[in-house]
Formats: sequence, C-alpha cells, structure tokens
Amino acid sequence: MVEDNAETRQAVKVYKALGEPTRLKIALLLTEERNLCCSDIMGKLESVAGSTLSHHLKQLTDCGLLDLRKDGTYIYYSVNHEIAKKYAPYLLE
Amino acid sequence: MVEDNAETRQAVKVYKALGEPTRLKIALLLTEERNLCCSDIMGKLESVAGSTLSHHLKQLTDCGLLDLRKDGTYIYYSVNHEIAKKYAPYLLE
DNA sequence: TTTTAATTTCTATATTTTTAGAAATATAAA
DNA sequence: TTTATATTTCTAAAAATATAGAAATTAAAA
Repeated sequence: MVEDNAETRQAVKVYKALGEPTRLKIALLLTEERNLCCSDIMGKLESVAGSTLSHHLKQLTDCGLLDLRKDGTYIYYSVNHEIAKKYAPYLLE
Repeated sequence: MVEDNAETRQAVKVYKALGEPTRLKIALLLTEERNLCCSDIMGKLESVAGSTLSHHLKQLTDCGLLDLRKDGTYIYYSVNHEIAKKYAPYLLE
C-alpha cells in the first residue's frame, strides 16, 4: 500500500524542487561548493533575476534540501546531506 | 562546474515526473508490484480519468523511469530499476 | 463481423509555476 | 546618519501543467 504521509509529501516537494533546470543546477553547484550566498549563485548562473533566484532558493530550502546560515546581509546556502542522501543521492556523486 | 548534458536533462525529467503526488504514487505502486496495467493502476488510485492517467504514465516512461510491455490491448508497466537506483533509490526502499 | 475493453489522442479549461521589475527590508559601511 | 549592498516581497504577465470528456485506435472476444 502506498501511503500519503509526511515523508511522501516531502519526497514530492524535493522532487518538484529538483525537477526544474535552474534549481537542479543550483543544487549541483552547492554540492560542489558549500556556503555560497545568493549573489555568488547569481554570478554562476547566466541571467537570472534576483527575485527569481530568491523564489528558487526558497523552494529548495522549504523542502529541506538546502540549509541556510545568515551572516549580516548575506545568506549562505549549503546542501543538507541527510535529505539529499535520502531522496536524491545522485546529487552527491 | 555544473554541466548541461544528457544526464542532467534526464535528471530534470525524472525529478519533474516524481514531483507530482499522483505520479509519485504510481511509481511507488510499481515498486511494490511489477507489471501493473493502466486499468490496474486506475483501480488503485481514487478517481483519476483514464486520459489523465495516460498522460502521467507517458511522462514516467518518457523519462525512463518506467518500462512497458504490451500484450494485446494491455500495457504492463514496471519500474526501471537502473534509472530508479541512479536518480531516486528512495523509491526502492 | 460486430461488439467489447484498454488505452491514447484531441480539445479545452482551470490551475500552477516561472519570471522579473519595482518597492520594501535589513544590515553593514562610509 | 546617509549610502550602498544583499535579499525578499509584491505584483503582474507569460508559460507550462494537470485535468478530463469525447472521439479515435487497437486488439481481443463473442
């Protein structure tokens, strides 16, 4: 029986977050290099508006795949390895 | 460097396919029981039209996550373990 | 050969998502 | 205290997706 529980709902969120090219790219960038801030990431993507990037990062953190650490005006993002390993260890290869 | 290659594009497709509750459910159903046909799956989901299910199954097969075997008017679906293992081994737990 | 059953394709609609400019917020630096 | 920088929220528009009824297709069964 396939249940509709908290875990399954998180799985949907994680996969929805990764099922978009820009966000998958962000996740992969952050598995290569931890602690990138919004503007670092913007620099590594070609032409994405800050407001758009903000939405993508929100989706990636809301599902638990990214952790964040605030430092002044900067927000540093990193991949949450526990969640990545559970749902998409492909990211960590 | 994060590349935009065939593998990354497949990853996006697989995650997009799994990032929707009905499709994740279908994928999970098919990891529990191989060789279910369209109408079997329809019976296990509550109220999904045949045409809708058909679209979902197409997306799941197009990304490589499901294999199909035709037998008469029936089409039997199974999870492709190689792809599932690569991108979403969570399905196989 | 007609009918029935399984599935897909066509068509349309409703919903969700992506996108970004502009304005707002928050913090640090001058 | 003014200014500059990083990021978010608001707003709106465009694009993509999900949904299902109706018609079409395919193959088996009567």
